[in-house]
Amino acid sequence: MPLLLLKDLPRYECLLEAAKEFPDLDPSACEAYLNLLRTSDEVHAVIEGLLAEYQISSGRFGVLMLLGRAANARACGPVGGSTPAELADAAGVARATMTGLVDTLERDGLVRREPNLEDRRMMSVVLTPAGNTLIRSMLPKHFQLMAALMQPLTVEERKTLVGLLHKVLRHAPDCNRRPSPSA
Amino acid sequence: MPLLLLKDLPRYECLLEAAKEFPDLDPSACEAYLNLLRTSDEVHAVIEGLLAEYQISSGRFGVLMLLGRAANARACGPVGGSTPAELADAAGVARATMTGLVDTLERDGLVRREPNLEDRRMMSVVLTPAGNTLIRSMLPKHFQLMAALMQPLTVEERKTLVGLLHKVLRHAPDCNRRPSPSA
DNA sequence: AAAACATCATTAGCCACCTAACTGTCAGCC
DNA sequence: GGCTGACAGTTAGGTGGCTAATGATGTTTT
Repeated sequence: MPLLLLKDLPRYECLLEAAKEFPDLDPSACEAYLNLLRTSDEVHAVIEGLLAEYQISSGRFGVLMLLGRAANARACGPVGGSTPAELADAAGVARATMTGLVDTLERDGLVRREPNLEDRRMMSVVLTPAGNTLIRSMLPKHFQLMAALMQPLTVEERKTLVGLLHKVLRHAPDCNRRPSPSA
Repeated sequence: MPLLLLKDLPRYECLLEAAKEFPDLDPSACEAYLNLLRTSDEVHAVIEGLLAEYQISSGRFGVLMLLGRAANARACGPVGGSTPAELADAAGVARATMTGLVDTLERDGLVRREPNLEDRRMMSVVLTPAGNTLIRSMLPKHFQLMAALMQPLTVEERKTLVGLLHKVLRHAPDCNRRPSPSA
């Protein structure tokens, strides 16, 4: 699912050239930014290729994963599934989006909505046996693909990468400052 | 534009735990994979926040950037703009998608379609003055935001990051092998 | 020259994402 | 008891992706 980023990244010398015209352009920052988005886009596309073999989009896969995790976590009692609101929060999408995803998953028989008897505003979403079977059959290939994608990096390099990414991730929200939040 | 990835990444110990159940799960690969997608998602969201102030989606911005670049490159002669096919290729989207993007950009007066006199199948897409003004006014803030996003990394760290990402990027296409390409 | 093929742009229909508005339910308060 | 507000989930409408099919135009082959 392309972010519509430039597919061919500019060479560093071009960035240096462009920096002459745009004093705000920081070549090393720009290069890191472009490579980050480009690489993750490519990785994402590879994963989607695998999921597509199972007729599953990345969004639907995320929901199934969350439900599978919840199914593991219960173990003890007959805890119902997760609510659409919980799923939406965990996945970082709007509730209306989750409604649509659950709609199609339910249509395909992979999940089921169950009313909550205590609070009639709430629903529980649970994996059906078919959904559970599907996700269990996908996981091994999914993990293999992750491993293959990261194979060019040593374990040490992966740690370095995670550390660098984490610095950026933690700091990103600070860049959201609106120009004039009246404060 | 969320990829519907889990918003809260699992802790490393959880990955180790899960690896007991799924022998294919490589914890360090999984961690790197999740952090890569999560971070780029966050960075992308920050950038979209800026673009939204200009009523521009990430897709539309990409098109305007490509056209702006083309406008710079001509310089010498009255070279027409780019064709929709070139734009789609450069942006990595389907041609139909580019048709839709150009539609809305043209509707908003930011680009213009011009017929190609030599080959009547082809169109040229060019920035209008309004489009050019818009993109020129956005670029400085866009560059500032890139710099802010990468501010937590030193120049040295950025080089390291780019190097690691590049290894993954180059290798990613090899992971696309379909199970049985009959070869 | 005519027919077959390739290519460009568009259209139509699907999915996933968003925000905003709506419906039904719960909980508190008069 | 009956308001009022908060909250869960859905619905409605818009945007941007995709694929597949179409129509118009070039190109190649016969």
